[in-house]
Amino acid sequence: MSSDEVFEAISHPLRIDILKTLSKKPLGFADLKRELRITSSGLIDFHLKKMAPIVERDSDGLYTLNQAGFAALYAVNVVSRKGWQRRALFSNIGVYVVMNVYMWFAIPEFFLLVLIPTTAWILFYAYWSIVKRRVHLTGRENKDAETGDESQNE
Amino acid sequence: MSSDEVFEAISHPLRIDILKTLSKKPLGFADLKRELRITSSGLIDFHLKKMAPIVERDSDGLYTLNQAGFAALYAVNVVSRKGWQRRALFSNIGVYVVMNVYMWFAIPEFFLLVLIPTTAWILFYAYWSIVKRRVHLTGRENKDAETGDESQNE
DNA sequence: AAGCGTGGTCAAGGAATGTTGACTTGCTGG
DNA sequence: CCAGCAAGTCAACATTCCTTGACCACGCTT
Repeated sequence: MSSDEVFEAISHPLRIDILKTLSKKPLGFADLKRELRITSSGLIDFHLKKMAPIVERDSDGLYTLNQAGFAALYAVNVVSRKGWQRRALFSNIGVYVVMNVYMWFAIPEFFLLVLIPTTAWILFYAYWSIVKRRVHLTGRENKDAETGDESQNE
Repeated sequence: MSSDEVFEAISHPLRIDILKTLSKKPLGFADLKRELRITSSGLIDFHLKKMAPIVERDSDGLYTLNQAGFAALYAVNVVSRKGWQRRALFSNIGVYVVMNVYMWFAIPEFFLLVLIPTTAWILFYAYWSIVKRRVHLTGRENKDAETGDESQNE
């Protein structure tokens, strides 16, 4: 399974629609047509065959995403906006602050015992996120990203 | 900037090579040809034009990735293997264990004051990772992933 | 001045993609 | 038994993709 096969499988607007639709629940052929408001059977057939690397049939014969399919869905969300990485960093910082404030009021004499390791962790995590994963803190690079698509997979 | 444009820009093996090469450093036309061991100028020209949504020229006229380009690179790594998500979860669990063992030996009488909030956090993080982000703990789904490609962007 | 490297553009042609619409097969209710 | 729906398959055709190879303009060097 090489990367370009997976991206080929989602490099068409209709195929991204199919990906998102199947990520909600497995569907049969006619249900998929109805859901996407498409009349041509051949069209669905063609694109489903193109998506072979990421779509399988389940035990009921319904079309469903395989692991690579969910990775692809995930990739679509990554490209749409890298928001959750930023949220993960912020939630880590939030936990760090709450934890240390909590310790300060609960047992101030041992405050440093918590502050030092948590600070080390948060510095490492911020370095990893910002430098290695190129997470931008402002989110301005996502200004023109797609909207109205709060996927459950993020 | 829609998702399928970005995926179209990386749905060919050579374009993924270009993406990875330009992620290391911006390059000129001839340098890019040399780096990829390609003799045909037209071929590079064709694929660079295909990659227009994710490739720009910098102030020196060199080809370089824009934000969408780095998101695409990131997506390539996501599809190749979702490993870092698992490592992030494991590193959080590691910090949780070390932190609590440390507290147990440092100030056992206040052990619970740390155990309770950190446990709440780790349970939330595990739920979020496993259920919402479909991270698999075993890593077996990556057995046939691409190898020999330790990107700096992971 | 002739040759070479850089940084491309462009046309041609075969291969692959995208779409339509006709056709098939199997099942089910009336 | 036959109409109608589900679940596709397939041929045909226009369009797009991919690759090759020829060509061009500019600057530098010998």
